[in-house]
Amino acid sequence: MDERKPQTNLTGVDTRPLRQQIADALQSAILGGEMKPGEALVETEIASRLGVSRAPVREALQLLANSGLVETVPYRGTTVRALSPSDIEEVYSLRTVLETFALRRAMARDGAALVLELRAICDAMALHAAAGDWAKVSAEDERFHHTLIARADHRLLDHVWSEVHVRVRQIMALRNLQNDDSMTVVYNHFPILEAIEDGDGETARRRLADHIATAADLVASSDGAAEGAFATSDTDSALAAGR
Amino acid sequence: MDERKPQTNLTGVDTRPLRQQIADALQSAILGGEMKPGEALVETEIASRLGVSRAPVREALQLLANSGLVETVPYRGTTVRALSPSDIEEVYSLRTVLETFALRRAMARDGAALVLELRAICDAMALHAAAGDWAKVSAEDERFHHTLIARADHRLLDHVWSEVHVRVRQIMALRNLQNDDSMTVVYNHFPILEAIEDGDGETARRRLADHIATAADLVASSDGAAEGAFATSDTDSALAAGR
DNA sequence: GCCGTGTCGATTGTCGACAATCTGCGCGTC
DNA sequence: GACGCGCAGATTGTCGACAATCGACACGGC
Repeated sequence: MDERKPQTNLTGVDTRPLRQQIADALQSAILGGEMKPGEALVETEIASRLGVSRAPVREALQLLANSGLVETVPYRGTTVRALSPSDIEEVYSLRTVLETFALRRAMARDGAALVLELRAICDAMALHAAAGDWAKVSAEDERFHHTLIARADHRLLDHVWSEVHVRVRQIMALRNLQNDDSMTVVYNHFPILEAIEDGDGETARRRLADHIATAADLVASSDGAAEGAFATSDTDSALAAGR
Repeated sequence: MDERKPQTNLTGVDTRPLRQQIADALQSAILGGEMKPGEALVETEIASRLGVSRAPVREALQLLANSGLVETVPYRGTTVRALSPSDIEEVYSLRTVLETFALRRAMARDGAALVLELRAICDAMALHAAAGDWAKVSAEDERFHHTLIARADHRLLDHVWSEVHVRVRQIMALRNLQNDDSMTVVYNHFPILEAIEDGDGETARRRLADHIATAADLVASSDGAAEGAFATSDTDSALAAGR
């Protein structure tokens, strides 16, 4: 979201507050599939494992709770939020609403600039897809959608969308999609771009909505397994032991 | 949001975590206009004034920061968030998007039930308007819009809308509207309701959007004065009385 | 056997104290 | 006089310890 770029080559220690670093670490652990839904996040354990006190851990957990990744109940603890089918439906339906709104607004503001950016992203995406580099394809896909939001020039929308997008990433982390499925999604971007270039907002929004719906269907029909393998206790004392 | 009802007459002490009580107190102080935008919220001061430690105060401030009421910058402190004209535009435009989405969804789910609830609210609103009780009118207005959201049966939407709605309340707290202006807004609800009853979603959504736009225009053109008077430290324990 | 009570272990909630960081001001140097 | 330096003061960030709460289990009375 807001990263400060190093001016020279020496990276400098992160001067960011501990809560932020902890929150990032926990978030990537959850999004990376290292923690399964329902798993307990015990403050003392995280603190001692990271070599810090409980205070910043608590604040980090509160951050994650606000973005909906974990759930905290007073005096009972915080757990990784589980995803019900209705959760998935909610995330994708709201995402559709937000992104079509952003698209309408971005086109109204500066359609040409939007097209320029999206074109570059789509080209890069096609390139990486041809090379079979799905990680980079995914990254470009994310950039595509974030560009829509950013170009809407709407800070509040950006904030809300980020929250929803975290949930999208959580969902994708729990589902293992087939690459050839993703392929069809990738090529959905071009028709959207063409409609934008034609200035046909109505069509562009409809195609965008279909695109997101397709992704949602793909996710819904994929197996939500992703269990085992690299789930809980890898080496010695994973956070998980407890449950 | 989630209140537990007492079973007998004895009210029972607040067993809610302190952070929640503190956050509520601060929020109503901000929304009540007792703290002006830009004003600093000093942790030690709040803590000593409320007779608690800094820890729960910090967590309460973090809660408020997430809802966008205050802004925290590391090592610099937290201040009441100021409202720029673009902020107002953003809040109302996003609110329009969310509520029209909710309306579409609520009608699709159970239009009859929606009509029933909204009808009762509108009637009550008209009654209070006739009696000149603007506080109750405002409360019914809020219920009207929240009913739209609740009937959409979409928890994530509810969560996001709540965040936006807090901002709406902050905006309204800073602007002193004329009652006769509000009057026109009040009667805007009926055409919306009628369109819903007719099952004409398209018209209902358009009227809802217009209704919100009207409210936004009213706010934008009103004077953003509301300054001074009882801004910072009036007597001694203003915050303390909170709850 | 069932219900209410007491106790225990685990975890979170809260506290007071210390450390790190930012801002503003005064001082000396050029 | 302008610039850089360093020193305070204020405020937030972090820490370790203590208190409060919850769930589960065992115990005793009926």
